[in-house]
Amino acid sequence: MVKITDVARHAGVSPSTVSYALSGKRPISAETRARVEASIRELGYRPHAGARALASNKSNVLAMVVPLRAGINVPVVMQFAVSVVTTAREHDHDVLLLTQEEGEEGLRRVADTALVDALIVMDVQLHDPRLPLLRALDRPSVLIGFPADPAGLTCIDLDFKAAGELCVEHLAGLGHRVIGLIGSPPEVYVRQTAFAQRVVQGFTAAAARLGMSSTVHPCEATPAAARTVAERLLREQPALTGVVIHNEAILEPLIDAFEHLGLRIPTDLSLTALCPDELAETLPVPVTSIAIPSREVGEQAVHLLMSKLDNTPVPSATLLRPRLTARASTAPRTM
Amino acid sequence: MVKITDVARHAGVSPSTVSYALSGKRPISAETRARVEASIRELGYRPHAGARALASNKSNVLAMVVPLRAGINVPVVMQFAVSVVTTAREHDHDVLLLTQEEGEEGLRRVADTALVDALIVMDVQLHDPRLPLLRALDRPSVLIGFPADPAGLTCIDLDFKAAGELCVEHLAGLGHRVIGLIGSPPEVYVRQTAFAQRVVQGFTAAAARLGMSSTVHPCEATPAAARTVAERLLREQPALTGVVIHNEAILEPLIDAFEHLGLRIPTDLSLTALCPDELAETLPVPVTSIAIPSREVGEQAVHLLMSKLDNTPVPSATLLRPRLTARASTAPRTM
DNA sequence: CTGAAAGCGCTAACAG
DNA sequence: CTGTTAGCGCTTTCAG
Repeated sequence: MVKITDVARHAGVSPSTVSYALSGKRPISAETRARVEASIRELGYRPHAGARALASNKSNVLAMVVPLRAGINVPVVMQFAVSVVTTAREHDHDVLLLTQEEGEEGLRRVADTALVDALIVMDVQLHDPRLPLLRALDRPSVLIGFPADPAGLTCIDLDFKAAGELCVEHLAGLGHRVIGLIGSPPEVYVRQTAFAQRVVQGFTAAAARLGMSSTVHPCEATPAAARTVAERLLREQPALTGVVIHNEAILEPLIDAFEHLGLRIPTDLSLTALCPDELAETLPVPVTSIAIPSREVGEQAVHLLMSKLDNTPVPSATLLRPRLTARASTAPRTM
Repeated sequence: MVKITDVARHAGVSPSTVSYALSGKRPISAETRARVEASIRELGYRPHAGARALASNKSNVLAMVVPLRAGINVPVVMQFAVSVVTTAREHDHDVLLLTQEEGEEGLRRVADTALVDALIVMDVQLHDPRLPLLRALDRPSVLIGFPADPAGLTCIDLDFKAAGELCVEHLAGLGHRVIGLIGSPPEVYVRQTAFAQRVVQGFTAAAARLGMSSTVHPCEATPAAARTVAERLLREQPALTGVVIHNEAILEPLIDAFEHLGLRIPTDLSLTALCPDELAETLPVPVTSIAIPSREVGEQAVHLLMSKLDNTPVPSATLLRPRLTARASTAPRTM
């Protein structure tokens, strides 16, 4: 194994000069730098990660905790993970993968052993048991999702309220005046993350602001519940021409249900959804949708972490602007 | 930060005794060990990962390269990754996540900087550009999948030949005598991994051995191609009652096509497939299938790596026995 | 702009 | 069964 002293000897300089040439932490004359770089290349020198971590007190490794719960969308998690790794590499960091299963002990372990410099935690719940630990840890962290009390934490997520608004605005722009929101199962509005409520807030606020008639219906993730809610919606709002769906598991059953009730999409009824693009594109009717920008979330999460490692202050909350992709399921009102 | 000397002082022993108490690499009297453990707990001592890696020349970290190519099944990759992390943790190792994108340079980097002790490489291609590097690296590695020339490497995968045989045997057991294999797109049989050919070999060999009439049809991954191949199969083998499908992308189109042609499944036609259980279960007709045992692959890959790190010799090729799950798409022959 | 040297915290001979 | 000690390879003062 070739080490820094080998390079130093070969280049006719001291080890510290090699180190500084590598880190750029102090000025090096052009010629010296050239000589050092040549020696590094010639000898194939690679600094030993452990030695570096020990001497500098930085491992240049980030921990990333991925969720395992049922109900999460695996491709979305994967996209996010890839984006984190790619962005981390651009900042000369590697990524250690932890499973949710390891829990708090896993986070504590990698932080306390100095295996990692910072942590990214996905799928944060409203009252996540890991929050006290993350607050207490001596290493910075970024959370994907917003807990009930984000004080003392750095969080990032899609702006779900704006997403609710954007769906309504899109429908309003097409001339729709009577709309409904089909939401997640009732229990989601109680526990879990706050995002479901925020969609409702945005939806309701925008509808009121735009003078639209609107209702909200939580819905279990079963085809039977989908049929029931579709029927109920039409009974309660016979003039309904627009629907926002925030329940990706029953998107297809809902489309079926509406068509069984004699409504053509988008001729009679316009549909917009909050769901992954992958899903929206492959439905029988491609659905106008807003997706969680997983790539952007991953990128920004890493940027936030890098700032924190630099001691640059960062906002406690980062809300990403929703982007709506218009597809075949929405059209101007015809009735 | 509390270090090993702090623990040693607190317990009234030498640092090496603490180290050995932790590693178990030399006998420690019960009382001493108890005292050391008490001190460790009391002080909340955590050994510094970098210092350990430097002194012991082992980082206790494995690299795992995940694929990004289009056409890979993301949930399967995720299951595999989780299984690797979980198993690695049981062996006191962590897992560093690398993307395919980093390529050979990424592998070389984490190996040469001693960031990782060993590597797991997924989605190995027939003529994978990373093979020479993996052979040359001073750290052990395990490949998921078989390249054209596995010499000097350690590989693991489902036994695809046995999987082909097992499908045929299952159909034979139900009384079917005339069967067909609908395979992957033609180009898959040329490039990529060798697994597609091996399924064909197993299928053909078993059919011959059992005195069955059989044909093989590669098929593009489009619904149109699915319809065409279904028609052709029936034209060429009017007595056909059993089909094996090795092309998960068109499983559903194929089922539709057969039913459009007037065949009820499984009454008129029995279907078995090689595909993820997740998919087999959610098709309109749940399909009897053999899945890649991602969990087992991950586990075994880590076990192989641990053996290699221990200098225990391991087989160069590990083929996992296929397990067939019978579902609604296969039934005894009725005609 | 460059060098010398003191650690970083731990492991593993070596010595008893 | 336990202690002493010499590094592991690098970064970073301190000195010039």
